Amino acid sequence: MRSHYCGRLDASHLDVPVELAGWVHRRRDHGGVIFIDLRDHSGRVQVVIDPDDPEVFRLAEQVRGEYVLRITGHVRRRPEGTENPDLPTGEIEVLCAGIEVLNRAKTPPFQLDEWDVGEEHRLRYRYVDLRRPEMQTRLRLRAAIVGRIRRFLEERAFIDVETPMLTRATPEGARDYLVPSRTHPGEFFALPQSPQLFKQLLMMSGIDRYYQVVRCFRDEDLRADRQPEFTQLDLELAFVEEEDVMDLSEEMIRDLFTHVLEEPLPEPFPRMTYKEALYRFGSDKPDLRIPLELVEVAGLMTDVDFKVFSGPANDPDGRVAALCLPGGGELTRKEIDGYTEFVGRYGAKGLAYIKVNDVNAGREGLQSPILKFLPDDVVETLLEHTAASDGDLILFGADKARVVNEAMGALRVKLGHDRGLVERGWRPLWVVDFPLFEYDDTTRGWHALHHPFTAPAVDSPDELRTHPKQALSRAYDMVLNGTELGGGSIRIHDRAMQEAALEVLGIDAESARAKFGFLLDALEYGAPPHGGIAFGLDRLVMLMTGSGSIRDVMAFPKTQTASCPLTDAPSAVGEEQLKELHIRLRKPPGKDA
RNA sequence: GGAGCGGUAGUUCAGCAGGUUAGAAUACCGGCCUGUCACGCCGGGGGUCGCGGGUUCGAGUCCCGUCCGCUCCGCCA
Repeated sequence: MRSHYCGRLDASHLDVPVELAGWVHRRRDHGGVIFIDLRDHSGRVQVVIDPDDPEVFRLAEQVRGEYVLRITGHVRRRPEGTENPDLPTGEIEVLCAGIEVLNRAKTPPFQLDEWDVGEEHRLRYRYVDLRRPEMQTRLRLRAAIVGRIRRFLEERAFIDVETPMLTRATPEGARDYLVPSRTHPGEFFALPQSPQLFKQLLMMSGIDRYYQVVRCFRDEDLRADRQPEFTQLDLELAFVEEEDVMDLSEEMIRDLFTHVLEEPLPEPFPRMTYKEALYRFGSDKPDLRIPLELVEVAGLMTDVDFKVFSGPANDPDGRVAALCLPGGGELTRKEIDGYTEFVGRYGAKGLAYIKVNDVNAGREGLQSPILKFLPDDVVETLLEHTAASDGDLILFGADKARVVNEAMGALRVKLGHDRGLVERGWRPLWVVDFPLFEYDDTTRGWHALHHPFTAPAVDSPDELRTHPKQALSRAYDMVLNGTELGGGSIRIHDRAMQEAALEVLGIDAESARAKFGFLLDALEYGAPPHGGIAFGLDRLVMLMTGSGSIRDVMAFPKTQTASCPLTDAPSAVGEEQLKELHIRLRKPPGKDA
């Protein structure tokens, strides 16, 4: 009989002859008996070598490290008193009748059941690391997720269309990975940052429901949730509006959680405007599991004799926000200093606070270095608005609204985790009504919050040109537990509007034609209204597997400097290869090249 | 580009205040044990203390530089 997967063996297989193939997890000798824990992709089972079978016994004695074996034998119940209830196969064992050594193996570079192995080491021997059950589970869940998504979409008439990996460089947005071309001296392809323009062209091609599970590339610095190449689930639909895309995406994600994790998600997902999200949570991807909210107190501070507060309170671009931390009164001075340093990373110049000892005792019940600046009525209203009670700590951020939002928003999340306030469960939401453009002080120009092809919620190109600041976009982000899972929009399908959008972004007609001429042309040949969304598949899998890092849900990820310890990529290339590509290096490569 | 933490045995780590021969656990190798499963007991091998320079009679330890890894800021339309 053909092999059973170890983990699926159980007492129902008693006396069944089996053939197993897998790795030796551990060999133990005890007395005359040899035990081999054999592991394959679905579990472990203990194989017993009977000393009365000298030929098999001799083979078993030679087994070392992670040998790869094929074992024949039959399943039997363990002798009384030797069961191991901690193992799924603890009731049974396989009595070995034959061992075939499929391959010898060195001692593994690290113990597979040891958790805290250095990550670089794991990546260097990734093929060994991936044998660990935790990694197996993640990769398998990832595959199940993709499978479920494909099925969901295909049942709804979506078709999978591949788009080029070698495409045009786009100077906007992230840095491109460039690919030189042998046949075009001095010219470069770029790897796609996203298939955005191609999928829009497909809408004009009569592919009215497109999807793709597609690799995207961005040459930017890495984070725990960011890799230079990552996978997007990309969707686009023709003849749709916001509701259509949002309803469908929502249903898809719900379907996924229901069938893969057996966890229900709310129906429908709550929606929140960008403005409200920033106002209440200081973030456009609020983690709703954390029961803390920012409270706007600028109105109270306009006349206080404390410039740190009154300045921003009177600045139209300023913000003064309070965050009441229940039970935060017990924080030590050192801890508060730690949080002050934390908000400093986001540009906040300080972190004012008030300890609320006795909320009914007025000023006497409070403790704070800034108390002396605040008149009684302000203090009273403040306590009211923050709903502070005894033992709480009220923290303040006062600066430009952008700084306050970033600092206090991040602080809210950090406090939520540090203080164990994060509620269990899944809290998805849609964030909508984003501004179309954002003013960039350094470049002194507008840039697209989403991307330049997002439809504005305005009626005419002229309106867009004259009031770029007011324009909202027809974009929507799906947020889950503080992570942006996906974002999309209704796109511009009118050439004049597209030109106006590019114009606001400072791309004049000539360069618009040079960079996006093909899109502008296409818009003139019957572009239907269309829109879509793209999900970060890796982040989705990260959340669903509870992984702390995107690297844990990718088989072969890169390190923080975007290199691969396994293959040692990237690497220098020979002079011949460079010459063919018409490339001369500015500096000669170092001696390790 | 910037900030923080780390780099010592195959692995995970300890290492005082600068002072003989750098330790532990685990893994590995040998022996013992007739039911182990974090087995147990006895024994053994194993180190470029990331790299380079400096201070010092003497550096794993202090200083400077550098490389690598991780977290974060900037960046990620």
